[in-house]
Formats: sequence, C-alpha cells, structure tokens
Amino acid sequence: MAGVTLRIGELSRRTGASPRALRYYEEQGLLTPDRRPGGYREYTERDVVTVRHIRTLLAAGLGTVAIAEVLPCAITEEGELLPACPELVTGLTVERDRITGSIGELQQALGLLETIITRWSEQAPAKASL
Amino acid sequence: MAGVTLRIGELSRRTGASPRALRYYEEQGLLTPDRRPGGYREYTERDVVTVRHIRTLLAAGLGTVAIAEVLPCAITEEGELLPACPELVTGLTVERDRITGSIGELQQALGLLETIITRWSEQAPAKASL
DNA sequence: GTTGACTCTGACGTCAACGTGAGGCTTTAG
DNA sequence: CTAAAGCCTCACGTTGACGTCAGAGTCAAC
Repeated sequence: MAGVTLRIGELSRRTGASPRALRYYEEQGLLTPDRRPGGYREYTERDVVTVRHIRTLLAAGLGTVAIAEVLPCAITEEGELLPACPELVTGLTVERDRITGSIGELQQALGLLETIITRWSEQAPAKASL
Repeated sequence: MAGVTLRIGELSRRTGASPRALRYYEEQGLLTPDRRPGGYREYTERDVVTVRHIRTLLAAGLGTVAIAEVLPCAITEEGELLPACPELVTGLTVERDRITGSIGELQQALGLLETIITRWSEQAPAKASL
C-alpha cells in the first residue's frame, strides 16, 4: 500500500481543523502521527477520518478525555483493537443520553425561534429580501 | 393582580439557574428586576418564564447579546411589545439554521456512539464498518 | 544556494458563562 | 433584641479548545 502521508497543512485543509487544533489533538492523545527525520508530522488517510470523528464528538459536547477513550473503539475500518470497553459502554450511554437531551433542548429553542420568526414575518410591512 | 415577588434564591430554585447566573443575566441586560428598599432584587412570575427561555437559548448556543435582542419579542404571553425586528428576523434565521445544523451534528455523534455501544454490548466483536 | 512556503516548539492570550470567596448589609424567626 | 439566613457588591479565578505571536529549522524549487 502506498504510504501517502499528509503534512499538517494538507490535513488541515481536508478536515477543516486548524493546524493548531491538530497539534492540540495530538497533545491530548487523540492523534499520534509519525515524524519525518526533520521533525515534520506525517499523517495518514486514516487520520482524516479520525479527525472528522473528533470534530463530530467535540461538537456533541464530549471532552478530549472522553474522546480519547472512545476513539480506539471507533477506528474500525477493519475491526481489530479491543480496548477495555465494559466501563466504557456505560460512560457512552451517559453521553448518548446527554446528547439526546441536548437535541431536545435545541428543538425547543428551534420552536421558540420559529414562533418569533413566523410571527414577525407575517405581520411586518415586509421588507423581505436580502 | 398579585404582586407576588420572588427573591433571587427562590427564582434560583424554580429555574435551576444559580443566583450568580441570575445576577449575570441582569448584568447582561436580560433581566431588570425591581429592588426593595433594602436593595434586594424583586422578581416576578414572568421572570420565571424568561429565565427558562434564556437557558433554552443559551443551551442552543446563542450568546447573551443575541438573547437580549430576542427576548423582547419572545415575552408575549399577551403580545404587546414591538421592538425593531426587521433586521432581527434575518439574524434569527441564521441562528435557526445554525441550530438545525447543530442538531444534525449531534445526530451524527449519536449514530457514532450508538454504533459503538451496540457493537460492544453485543460483546461479539464482529467486523463492523463505518 | 538561496528564496519562500511550510513546519517546528514553546508559551502566553482569549472568550463566555459563570464559580468562588471577602466583607458587609437586610430580613425573618424566636 | 439577637442570631441565623439570605442577599448585596466588588473582583479575581476557572475551564476548554483553541488563537496568536516569536524565533528557528525544513523542504522543494529554481
């Protein structure tokens, strides 16, 4: 297989994460790229996927510590690793429920905003254009 | 009409917001309670609803500044106030779309976690893929 | 071999929504 | 009246995920 490696800038472009963010993820143990002789980080295609997972979970309110525990179980392009996951499942269930709750809150907020928007759209001497 | 006023502690208990948070909301112009001669804040039943709206919108990722603009239009138990809302509607639309996007992200995260949870709960590390 | 884009390692700055005392009034119970 | 809650106003501390320099090394091209 081709060892097509990416440098940090390219990975950044392909994931939307800033170089600083990528270094931060590494600092938190979420990524462990190889290094070139000169010290440059070498990322793989796999890391592209991983970073997207990281961002998804961050957006869902998980902290880097929690993500660090989840990632080894999520990698599975070809399931292989079997970390300690009994305790993990309970933790994940908690997170899942929290996220479900968050979605509910967001939908409430949506309802609130929708109400306001439609009310004011309908009764304003509309100047409805951008 | 009953002038049933609440002090900060009571409002705190009824909304889940800490007293510090309630003072912060006031500082940000989201609440403007009257004061007793002694300086104590006097909240009304209306404020209970308002605080819940605030928390909902905060949970949805709106900042206090944005909320300050929305609240006057949201109070309406009996529609009365008419602030400057033409520009507001566009802003709200933006926020609404952002929230919709957030919900999508959360659902993605949910999918990820569900996958992991069910896979490990079934305890048969079968070969799954993403 | 030199430019210029890219990357490296620190290390301090940021921002929002509060937390957390410090020190001192106000109100309520008895 | 006194004591205990409860509340007041500063004002600095916290947390997480980065932003933003500074100073220096690396790499591909010309």
